[in-house]
Amino acid sequence: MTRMSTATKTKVEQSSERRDEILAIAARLISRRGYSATTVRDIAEEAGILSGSLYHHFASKEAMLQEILHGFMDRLLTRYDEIAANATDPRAGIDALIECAFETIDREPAAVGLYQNEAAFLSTQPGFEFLLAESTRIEKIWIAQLRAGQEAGVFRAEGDPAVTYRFIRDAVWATVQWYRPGGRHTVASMTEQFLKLLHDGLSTR
Amino acid sequence: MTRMSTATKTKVEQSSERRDEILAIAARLISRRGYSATTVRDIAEEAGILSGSLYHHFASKEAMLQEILHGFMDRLLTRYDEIAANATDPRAGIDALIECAFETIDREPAAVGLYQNEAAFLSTQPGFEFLLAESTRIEKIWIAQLRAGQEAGVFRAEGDPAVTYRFIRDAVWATVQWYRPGGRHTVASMTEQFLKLLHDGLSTR
Amino acid sequence: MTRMSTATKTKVEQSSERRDEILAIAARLISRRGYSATTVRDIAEEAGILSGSLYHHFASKEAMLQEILHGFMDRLLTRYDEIAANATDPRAGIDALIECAFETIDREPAAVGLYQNEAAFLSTQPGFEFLLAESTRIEKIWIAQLRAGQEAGVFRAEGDPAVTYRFIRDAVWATVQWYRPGGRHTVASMTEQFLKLLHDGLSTR
Amino acid sequence: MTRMSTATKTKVEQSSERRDEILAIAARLISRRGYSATTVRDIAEEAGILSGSLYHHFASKEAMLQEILHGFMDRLLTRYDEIAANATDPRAGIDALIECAFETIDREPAAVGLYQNEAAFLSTQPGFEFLLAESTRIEKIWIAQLRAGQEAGVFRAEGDPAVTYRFIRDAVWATVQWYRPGGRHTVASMTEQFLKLLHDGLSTR
DNA sequence: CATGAATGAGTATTCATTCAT
DNA sequence: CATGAATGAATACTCATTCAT
Repeated sequence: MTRMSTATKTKVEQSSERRDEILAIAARLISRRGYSATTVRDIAEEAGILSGSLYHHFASKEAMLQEILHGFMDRLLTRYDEIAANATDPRAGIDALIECAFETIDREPAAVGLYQNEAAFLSTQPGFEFLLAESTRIEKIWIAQLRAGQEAGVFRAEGDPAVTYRFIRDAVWATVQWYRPGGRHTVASMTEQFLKLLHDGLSTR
Repeated sequence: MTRMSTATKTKVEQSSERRDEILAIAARLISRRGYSATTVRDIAEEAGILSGSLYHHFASKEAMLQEILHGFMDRLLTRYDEIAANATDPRAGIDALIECAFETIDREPAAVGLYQNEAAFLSTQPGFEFLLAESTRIEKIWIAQLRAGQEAGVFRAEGDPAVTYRFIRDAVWATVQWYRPGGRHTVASMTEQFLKLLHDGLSTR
Repeated sequence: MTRMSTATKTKVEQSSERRDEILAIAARLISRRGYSATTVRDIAEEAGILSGSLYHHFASKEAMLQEILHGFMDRLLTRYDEIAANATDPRAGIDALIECAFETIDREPAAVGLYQNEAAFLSTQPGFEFLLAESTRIEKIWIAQLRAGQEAGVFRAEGDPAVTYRFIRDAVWATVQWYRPGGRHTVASMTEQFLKLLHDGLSTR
Repeated sequence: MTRMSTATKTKVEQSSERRDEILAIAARLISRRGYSATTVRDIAEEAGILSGSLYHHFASKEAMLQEILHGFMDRLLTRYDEIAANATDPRAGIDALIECAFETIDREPAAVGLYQNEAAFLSTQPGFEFLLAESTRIEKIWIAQLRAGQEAGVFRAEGDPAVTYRFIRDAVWATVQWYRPGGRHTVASMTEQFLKLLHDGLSTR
């Protein structure tokens, strides 16, 4: 992973429609083939320009990746914060977080898929420290709801909330790999089936 | 270092200890950085030889990847087949499949991690058709157990077994990203906590 | 430096001056050392750029070779067709074909030399089928003249025209190995001496 | 072209059946694909051994090439010397040289083909000075016969014998590319047709 | 804003050769 | 004599990036 040149860093801020279009293309391609396997030429081609012209919009390939991920996590955290602030009880809170995740998968599958494939490695790389910071904040929001539910007696007391959180998180986010908007499943049906399984369990009593 | 099971030892490429060592190194590196981002030089260096010398053992970088994945899936399918054949009832069957998955994560985390990151894209690539074929066979084994449980009345009837399978599969396999053998959690504790959550659900009644 | 005839300028790859320059350099080097022994670095160095920069102009080393050979054969066939169409009698036709060959050797010795050394093997390789196709068309043009001459009684009837053609062809083209423009011999003197030997024979009567 | 190691040069002399077999294989492959394009592994494979084992017989790939070419030219020169010594008159001398060439093509087509493709470039390379030396001796033998024929009045006086020699030489040797022993043509028929064309010419009078 | 030519560092792969066994 | 593992230098090719136009 190459280091960013500081000289061109001021570009990052000037948002425009063209930039967003290109970022969406980049996210889509990277989510499919992976960051290393996606070339700057692939992205440019899809955008209908030459690869060199991309550098008029972005300082580097890595800068595009950062912008995609930062935007994605910021939006997600904003929604999660809102949910946590408005949650009337832990059960409703958890359900809302889960529904929000499914909605996010539906709304921006490319960013979700990209995050899933690349985040683990990237969070150890310079320039991507924000990934760890923001995912830790997210984890705290979830665990707070889980712990509150345990204390309120609505969630079982036995499980380690951190582990429970990860089971939930991974089961939900991973659906981006097979859930296709407009297909057999909808956000509502996915959410419903997941919540039923999560809360009531697989087994009858 | 993983050794190949005798079941798959009949491959065209006769396995030697050196080959297995190199494959284990390759699997470890690729599972961390991704296939494209892992260079044959990285692998060779870790094996203590020059990159060109790898080609004495393997035809190509891609051939290494195929061998790792094929070996992994073959071993897994063998175990799953055995479990399905010996399962006394659906509940025991599902539990054994889950335990087997956690054991596999414990035994060969590199192959599991690699599979998770790369399989989705690779299965569309020529030379990796076996990925789809074998994962379909695996899916069938799981769904058969789930459906049998529904019919026997021990599993809730509402959920689509295919969807339930995917929730379970992703939650379990994804633990390879954070489960560390020798750490706080063990195969037994992970299995136990997951089974409890899965069967009884998160909520109290 | 050879320039492409307008007849072949309608290729997919739009020719630019830079491309033509590089192709001429490549043809020269390959004609001397052979295709395998000529590296893309050799070609790039001679062109004053780095080897990687060649790929801005050409898809591969092989693509350069194809373009050189295709261009050469197209130009040659065009001239031969014209000669055959305008030939007043077989003797004049054969003489014009021979003169044309010597002129071609004089005008583009690199392409001729390259063709001579590589065509035999290349014509069996995928992507070079046009070599066989075009050389067959050329052979037909020559043999038609030879046969017409035999029938008209101006050429001896004994010889197999196909064999005679090959004797002529090889004697003429091979001169590219030792004929040097600007040296002792000229196109005119070479043509003259060859025609005399061919038509009247070596022996006095 | 790498330089030969003097340390292993003593090997060159110990001839054996196995060596000759391998040299024949090498000559065949190199005559088809060219020296650079023929790998030492290709040769070894065809000989049924591993590439490293070749170095038990030969000091290097280049040493094999030298031995093939040296042997070929030595044999040819020996025959030519004999012919020149026994020639009763120039016409018989030239005819015998030509017949000898066709016989050589028939007997060792691989060496002839190899020589034709590689000699021009190789003769400028260190270690292959003998090519120029021997081919010059050969040229002298031919030219002597041609000049003697001119002086005796049996060959036309107009042509430059050096040029005539080259026309003959190239037409004859090049037949190795298309003459197939056991096919339509024989050494005798090729010789006959060539001699008729050469001496009497193509045109009737 | 975009092009097109170029860079320079890197990538996978090849190959002649060596050498301990 | 032959193997098999390794070397080291070279090979074709890729790719993020730069920059004059």
